Amino acid sequence: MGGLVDNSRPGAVADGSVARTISPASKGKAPRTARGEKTLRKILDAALLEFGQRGFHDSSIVGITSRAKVALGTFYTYFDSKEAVFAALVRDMSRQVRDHVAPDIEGSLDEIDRERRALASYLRFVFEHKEVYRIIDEAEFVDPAGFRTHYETAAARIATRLEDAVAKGQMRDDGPLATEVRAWAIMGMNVFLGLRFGVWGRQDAELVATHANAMLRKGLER
Amino acid sequence: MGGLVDNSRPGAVADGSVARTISPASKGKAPRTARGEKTLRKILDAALLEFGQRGFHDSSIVGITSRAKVALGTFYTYFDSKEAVFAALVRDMSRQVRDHVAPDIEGSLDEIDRERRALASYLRFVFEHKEVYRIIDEAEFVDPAGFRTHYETAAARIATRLEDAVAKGQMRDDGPLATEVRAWAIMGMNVFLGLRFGVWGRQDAELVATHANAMLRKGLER
DNA sequence: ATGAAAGTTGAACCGAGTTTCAACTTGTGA
DNA sequence: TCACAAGTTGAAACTCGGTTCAACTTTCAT
Repeated sequence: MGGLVDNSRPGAVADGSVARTISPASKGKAPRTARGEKTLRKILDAALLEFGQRGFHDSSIVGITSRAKVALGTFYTYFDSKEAVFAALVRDMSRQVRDHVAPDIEGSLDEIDRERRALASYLRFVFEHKEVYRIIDEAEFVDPAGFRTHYETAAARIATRLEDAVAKGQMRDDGPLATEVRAWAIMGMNVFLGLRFGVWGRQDAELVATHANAMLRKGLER
Repeated sequence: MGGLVDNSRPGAVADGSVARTISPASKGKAPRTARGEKTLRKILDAALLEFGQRGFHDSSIVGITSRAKVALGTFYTYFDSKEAVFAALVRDMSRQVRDHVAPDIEGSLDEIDRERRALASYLRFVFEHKEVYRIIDEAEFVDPAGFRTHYETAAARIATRLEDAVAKGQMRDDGPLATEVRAWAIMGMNVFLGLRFGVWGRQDAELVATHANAMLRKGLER
């Protein structure tokens, strides 16, 4: 799918003067030493595995902390709850998908071809990170706000690319509603192709993306 | 909210000889009297509301039985577990979506127009039954087999229609993989347009379906 | 009318998993 | 070196909701 979240993150300021660093941890629970930083990372990595394999409901804090090889109580040094660590993960995964796709769509032949590349890149990512797919999907129920943000920003990115295509005279312009419909349609297409050919089965990403893109470009009519 | 769940199953053969009654209840827990039938219906209707509003995790058996105005223990007369009633609901919802769309796509202008009607019908359904959308989505985690069956059969139906279109010379034929890619792409498109314009916001179903279908038919290229 | 089968009831049982907390260890700046 | 802050530990408290079950009521075929 398209790149995601264009959040030019306001936290990553060099001097760290004002900006609240958007830490993966819960509010007021950011680590203050290198040791803490390392422990937090261990917990996040473990949580990704745990949630990805067992789903939110069947996952447990014990499952996370034992994978991370830290004590149960340590978890609460960095997160307020099971939901909180899940939400942190969603933000993180959302960014990862975007960061994976972004470089792969540079230097495309034209704007529609850009969508082909985005899809192929997304399919490869999904195949290698099925857990990520699962976590973002499950966010619909565990972290609805994060879920919505993820997809709305993803759709917005696609819409921007479509507007580019119109501006360059490569795409028909049928008004703003058409653009939004197209963006969501493309996103849904990508997600489901990811499910079918990335999570459940496997097919050459280029091939699938090429077929899908041909449909997008020329339509189905003979 | 009666009526959403229709238990009048074919297969409820009087002599019960062979026919496996595809009952909404768990194995060996089908009601045997009119009273039981009625109670089961109340529980299913209540479960739809409960799960639809609160999601699987936050729903409780007590929540279901109190909505249904039956005692807690009665639930276990018809279902083995919380998961079992959810799975029953998924099967039921899956059938409802199909039954809602089917009559609406009769007598379409051509095969591609059929897809436009299917989408419009689906969008109307989602808008009126957001709970259903939610339950099917959540099935990915609660009842993975039911989830997969739902989408695989839906994709198969679309693929069949596409093959029809090819047979009638209304669509380009690019081989079986292309057909499957197209089917899943169309399905994903529909689902996400349902999320965006049915669950989260509202837009005229015909308008959205028309935009999406134009893209499908002619492609994006100018 | 009658008894067996079907259905209903809800208190109590029970396990599982989240969260707390006070003692303990490690790291660091003065 | 010392003292204080940061981080770690895991047993135990606590909560909550799924599931069981034996007594009770209703239905229905004979």
